Amino acid sequence: MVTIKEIADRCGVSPTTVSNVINGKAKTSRETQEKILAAIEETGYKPNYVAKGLRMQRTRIIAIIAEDIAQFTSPPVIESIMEYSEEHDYRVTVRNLRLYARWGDTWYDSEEAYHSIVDPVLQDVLSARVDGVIYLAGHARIIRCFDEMLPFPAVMCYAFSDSAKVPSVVIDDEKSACEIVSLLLNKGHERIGFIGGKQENIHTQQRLIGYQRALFEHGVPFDPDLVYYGEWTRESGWLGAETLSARKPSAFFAISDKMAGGVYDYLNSRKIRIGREISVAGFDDESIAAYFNPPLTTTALPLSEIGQCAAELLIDRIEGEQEENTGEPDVRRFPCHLVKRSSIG
Amino acid sequence: MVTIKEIADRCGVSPTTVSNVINGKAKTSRETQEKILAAIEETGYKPNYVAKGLRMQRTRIIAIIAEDIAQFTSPPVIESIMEYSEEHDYRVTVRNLRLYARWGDTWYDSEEAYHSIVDPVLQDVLSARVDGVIYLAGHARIIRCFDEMLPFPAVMCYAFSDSAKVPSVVIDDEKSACEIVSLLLNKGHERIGFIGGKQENIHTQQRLIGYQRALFEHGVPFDPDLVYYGEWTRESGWLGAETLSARKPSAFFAISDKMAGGVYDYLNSRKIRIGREISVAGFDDESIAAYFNPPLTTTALPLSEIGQCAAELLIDRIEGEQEENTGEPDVRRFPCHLVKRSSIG
DNA sequence: TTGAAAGCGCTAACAC
DNA sequence: GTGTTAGCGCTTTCAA
Repeated sequence: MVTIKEIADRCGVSPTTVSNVINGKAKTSRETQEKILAAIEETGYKPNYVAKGLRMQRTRIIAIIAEDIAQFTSPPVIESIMEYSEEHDYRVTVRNLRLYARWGDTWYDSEEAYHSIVDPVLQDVLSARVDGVIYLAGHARIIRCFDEMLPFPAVMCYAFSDSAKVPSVVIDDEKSACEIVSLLLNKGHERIGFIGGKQENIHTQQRLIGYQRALFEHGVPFDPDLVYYGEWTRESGWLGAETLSARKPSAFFAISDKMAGGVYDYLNSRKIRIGREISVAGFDDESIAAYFNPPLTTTALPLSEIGQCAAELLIDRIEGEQEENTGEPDVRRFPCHLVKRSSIG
Repeated sequence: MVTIKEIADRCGVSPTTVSNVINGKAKTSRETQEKILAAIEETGYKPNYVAKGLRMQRTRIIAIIAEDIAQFTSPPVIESIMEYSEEHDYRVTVRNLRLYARWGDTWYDSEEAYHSIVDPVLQDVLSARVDGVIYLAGHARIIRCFDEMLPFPAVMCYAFSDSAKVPSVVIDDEKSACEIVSLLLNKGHERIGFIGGKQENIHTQQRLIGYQRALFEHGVPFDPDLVYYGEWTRESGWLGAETLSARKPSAFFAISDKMAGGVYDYLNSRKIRIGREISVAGFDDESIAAYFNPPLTTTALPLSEIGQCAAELLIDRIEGEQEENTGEPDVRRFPCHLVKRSSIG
């Protein structure tokens, strides 16, 4: 590949001058400038980012460490991080931990197993001398994976960091749940079955609080027997609907669209007409939701907002437009967007 | 960050020796070895890939240039490329052209607009001195985007390259369509409506050939009036079903699950019971398919096989285990996997 | 078994 | 305006 030196020789100038015109640094006479540009064009010279990176001690590369890019939430966040980064002339490298593919939903039990996967990847991005890292979690929780003296800025995406130095960008579960439950309440539903994930899951907890707040704001008493804790699956949605049916709800709020799918399955098996005899609301606005019959009312995760915000926070920090944060961790919450379809009557 | 030189000083040896023990090159006495390893441990030394890349003229980075990572086909392919690459100690960097986000389905009309997006990205991966590139297309067609004298190996994924130097890895549309149509025929369906994309689309053409071959093999005459060309959308599926209904088909083969969704919409609106009065088959096995009511029989895209094959071909070429190909372009085809659900009766 | 020296391609400091 | 020099952190001769 052709180098700056060859261009210099070809034009009878020094490498410095070539470097200067490429980067628009020092002023150069019009004619040398044109000569150099012409030579670059002719030879097909491409600057070598590797050499540049070594010299400048700055690669303009951002690493995304994703817990699992196969999670439906990951690609939109990644896409939006890339978009923002490219606009600001950063490149993105992605590492995939494949945590769910490896261990399903149970892996976060073992700190040791977790670190056996994360740590080498962290070493690796350290070695790649990236300018910053965005950790993209698969679901909300407190994650401690960054060394206290990380040599570059980091941002936690879709989960909470344990350090004041690392800001977190998450969805506003409580507000979003409150909003969709309010929709149900406004339609006259007072007995709303809540179908959640595991009780210790942060999304479940926050959405339940949102649910309770909506009830409270509408003056409807909270009935704990209308709450079902299960798994994050379609099957669990069925079980939840079946279990709560004893309590005669007029609507279900399943906190994921997949679980709502299970609610549909149960209701269909009982020939109960959804959107007429009973209402159902989901959460996530996965692609499946629009294809349910009837289409599912749900709330869309603010995935691109999260990605954009994370990229922005990171690049601000990289470029030093950020004073050191010593107080509380910085947490940015983004609300979901209600998507009204016909599953609520 | 600590460097090899610091380790060397600390241990009273030369940088060469440190480099040797790190990379297991020349033999080193047991004690210097241990001393060095200890120093590395203590100081938290991380090799600098940037410097290494400059010196070795080899970055061990693979670039994926994706036409749109928001296409549902992209993430699984990327995931599998990453998995294979990491196993072979390559890192991957992803560029996203966002072609669909920018221009919907119409962008491939304009070579000029297309190149205004691809070319800078290609320049960029050239500058990054990656060891190889995988181009990940959004849909099958012949793509000419690589310069004839690309300085590194390349592989075309999910589309066809125009060069004998660049192998292509694609799905076997014909075989997969033939298989699913045969399933329909074996269930006794002889009048099968074919709902395709645009007539000039390669997937449409190949799947239609597969459809025709299945008919032929079952001795059923081909009726061109049972073929509908439309768009790659849910709405188009509805239109196709409506149009073809005049010809009294007993089954529909929609060549995407989204279009099958539109077929469902039409049939539901007419109160025609799917899986009983009429059968429907899709294509892709998107996540939506399992949530249709009744669940959709379809065929799963071999996305991880494609990714793995592409990565393998690329790394083989990078490591020079590949003689120069001068004859026909190398095309690898992977068949889909039938997923039987209850939409066929 | 170990070390000295050179150089990958670039930019920054400084001199002219 | 332009050139000289040094050096980013590493590996690779080649010599000891």
